[in-house]
Amino acid sequence: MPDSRNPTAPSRKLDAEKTRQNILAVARRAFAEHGLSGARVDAIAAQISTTKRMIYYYFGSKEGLYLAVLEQVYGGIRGLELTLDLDRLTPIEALNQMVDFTFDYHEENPDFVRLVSVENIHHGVHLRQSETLRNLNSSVITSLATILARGKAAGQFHRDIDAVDLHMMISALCYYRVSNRHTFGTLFGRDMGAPAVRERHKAMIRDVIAGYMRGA
Amino acid sequence: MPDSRNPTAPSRKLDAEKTRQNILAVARRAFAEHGLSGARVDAIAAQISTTKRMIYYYFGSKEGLYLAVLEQVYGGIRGLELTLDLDRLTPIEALNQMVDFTFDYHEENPDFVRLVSVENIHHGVHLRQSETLRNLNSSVITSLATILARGKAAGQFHRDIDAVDLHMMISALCYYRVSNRHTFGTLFGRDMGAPAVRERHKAMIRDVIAGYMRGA
Amino acid sequence: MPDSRNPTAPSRKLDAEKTRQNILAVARRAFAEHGLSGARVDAIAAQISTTKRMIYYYFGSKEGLYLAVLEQVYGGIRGLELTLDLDRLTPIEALNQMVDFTFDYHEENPDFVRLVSVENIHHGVHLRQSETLRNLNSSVITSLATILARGKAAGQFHRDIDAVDLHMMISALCYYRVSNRHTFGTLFGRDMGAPAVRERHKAMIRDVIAGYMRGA
Amino acid sequence: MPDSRNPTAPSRKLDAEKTRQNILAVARRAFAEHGLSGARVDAIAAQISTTKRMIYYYFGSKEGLYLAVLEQVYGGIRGLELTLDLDRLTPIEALNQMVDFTFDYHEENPDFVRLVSVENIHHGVHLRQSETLRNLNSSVITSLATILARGKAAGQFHRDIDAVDLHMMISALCYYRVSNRHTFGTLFGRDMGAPAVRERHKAMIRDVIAGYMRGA
DNA sequence: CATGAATGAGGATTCATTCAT
DNA sequence: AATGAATGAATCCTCATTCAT
Repeated sequence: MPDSRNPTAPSRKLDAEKTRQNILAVARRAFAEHGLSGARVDAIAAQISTTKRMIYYYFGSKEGLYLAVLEQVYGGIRGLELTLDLDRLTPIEALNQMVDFTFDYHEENPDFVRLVSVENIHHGVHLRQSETLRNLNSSVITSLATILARGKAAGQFHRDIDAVDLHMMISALCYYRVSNRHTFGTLFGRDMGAPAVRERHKAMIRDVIAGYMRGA
Repeated sequence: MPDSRNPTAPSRKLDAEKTRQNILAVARRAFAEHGLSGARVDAIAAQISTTKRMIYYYFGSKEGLYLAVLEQVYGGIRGLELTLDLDRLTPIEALNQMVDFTFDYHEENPDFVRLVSVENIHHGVHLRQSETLRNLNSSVITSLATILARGKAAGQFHRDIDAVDLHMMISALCYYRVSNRHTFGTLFGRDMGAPAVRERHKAMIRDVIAGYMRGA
Repeated sequence: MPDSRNPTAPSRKLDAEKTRQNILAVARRAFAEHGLSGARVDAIAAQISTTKRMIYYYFGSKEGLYLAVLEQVYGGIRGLELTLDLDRLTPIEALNQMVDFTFDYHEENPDFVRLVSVENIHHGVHLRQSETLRNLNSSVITSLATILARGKAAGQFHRDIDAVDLHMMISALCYYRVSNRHTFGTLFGRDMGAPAVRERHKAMIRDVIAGYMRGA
Repeated sequence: MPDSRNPTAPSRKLDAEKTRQNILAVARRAFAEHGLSGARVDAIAAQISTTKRMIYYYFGSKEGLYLAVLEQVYGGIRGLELTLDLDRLTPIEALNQMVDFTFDYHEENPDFVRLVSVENIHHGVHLRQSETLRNLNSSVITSLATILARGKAAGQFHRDIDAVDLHMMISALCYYRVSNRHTFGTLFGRDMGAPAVRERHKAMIRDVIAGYMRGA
């Protein structure tokens, strides 16, 4: 007996996934823009094609939705990190590449930066809550560790620095420009988004890091 | 709204100012902890000696209170910056001192860091709104410019770097460790608050900056 | 906000409309009784079967509710005006009928009168705000214009008066007795609600208007 | 022993009265503009030279202030009515004069009209509350009664109408144009304040009333 | 007479969420 | 799997008024 009631059964699943992704995309913007408390479920609902009820259907709660957004954005950068192919480069080149990648990623994904800031305002409780995120051991550290080892072996790097500490410094320099763009920009009258500034900063950070590793 | 035209009326005045400061201190904690949207006026009121009504009497609105907090914390760091006496030190020593000061200030004032993050989530609109804050041209830049000039003249610094850019790098390195303590700490299993880590980072940042200025 | 696109969903719909009407009826009384500022949303809520939240669900704000009330009461009188069948009467009879209708309507709907007074205290801003109300070109004017033309043609009316001006006079005489009942009644010791007074006034107004049209 | 502490003692009283009048004038505007519930004590205070406390000092409460305003405005029209000298005119002329005076007073004192509307929204409770106002037996009635008697005796008036009823009609016609200016003006696209309209209405009302008294 | 500081009580409104179908 | 209607519980804010001097 053919199920004539539901001729679109196969596409159902696809639609469902599409709906989920649609909600997620809108929510990402909303949480990045207004924070967890500042974002409004109603406002998110108003921007999606289906109804508000779907948010609860798919994500259970506002917090559940926020968590899903967090998992998505952290997954995004991790995915990209995996595509880096640094082994064919010299240690210095690889390090510079790493800096460039980090710099560009932050520059191009201010919403990621904002969401990370939001999560830190919340003491990182959601990140800790999510098994997915807790297990997301960023490949960046192993990549950097490899670069460090190769550079040390080649006599090009003279610092005894931990890969995590190095990553922290690179991140800090790339993150701050974006995260604190508004306050820093206003206080010191500098347009952090201007192309000239961006390129100068990129080169500067590259030099700071490379210089440090070479030095001492 | 209270009006401070009358310089006499002694004890009253002091109580009023005390009340104001009391509210401000509680609010600073609340906004640092929960952000602007997340903080609850009622919760702030519950922690102060007078009633909630006073918040509106003194600050007009939740946003007005937040703005006053922002002015207070930015005023705080600026006040301290002015006490630095760097002219008697060599350029390198002065630079190190500057880094140490910045590092310590961020380390000891996580609420300042959190509030700045909050304000950036809000695109810095309140900072721009406040004339006091817009005019707060941090003395840090002139101090750094002086150090840079002296170092250059003495042949100790070989970089053509802008004082603002240098300040950005120092700030970035000192800020990130505190602002992103929770996500970074969780993701990379590192306790950013541990004394050993703190000291290592402090030395590291000092070296990164000094090395960069010396280098090239 | 509720949306009435779905014509099916029977019982729900009726309940929703019933709730809406219930709120509207209670609000009409409240606004007529206390004015826009004087009416209390809480007090209105206390008198309806559902909760206060519904007021905001259906009407958005206190002002939105007031506007809905205004539209309802103006719609009410307009609906009745349309039921008048004056063409079969002589011009004089039609004019008298018009006066009687206006008189009775004001007498029987003091809340309408009060709401119009309230709206005038607010400079008519809400009336102007509502497209529905702005487009409510009362049929009364065309009716009166027809009567005037017929009376003129029949040689029974000798005044060159504008239908709008005539309507204003009729309205003024019928409105004032109700709107200013309290001050006028108190100052001149007259019970404007007494049946004898009412009938005397009705006849008097009829005569004033008819006499004027005939006269000159 | 001369009281050197208070050299301005005599002017004190004058200042006090000036302050009272100042408050009263501001309050009249406020209550006329926003009604009793809509007017804000703070807003009134902000417009007067002395402090808000003075309002309570002189008038006891917001309601007390409103009552004082009411007494003042009703006293104003009463005072003017007394200056009318109608006995030297013919009955018809006197009646026309009465209409003209009433018309002009309403036209020139829209705040009086608004305050009377406000008081009626409040069911005239304050007017009844005030002994001053209860005893304010408007001389208008006796004036009209005299005119009616003279006109009747002279065979010029043929109506058996009560002076109070006649006053009501004159008032209604003059009041409504001002009180309902906004709603009527908007609904029928008529600018009630335009000089041409005003003059036409004035003549019209004169004719309506005179015609009625003559007629039958 | 005069005043700046203070306030209890209540006001409108918004929020994330769930219910009935 | 999906939805439009409904809501309890806060949330920010304002009001007329009084206190201490």
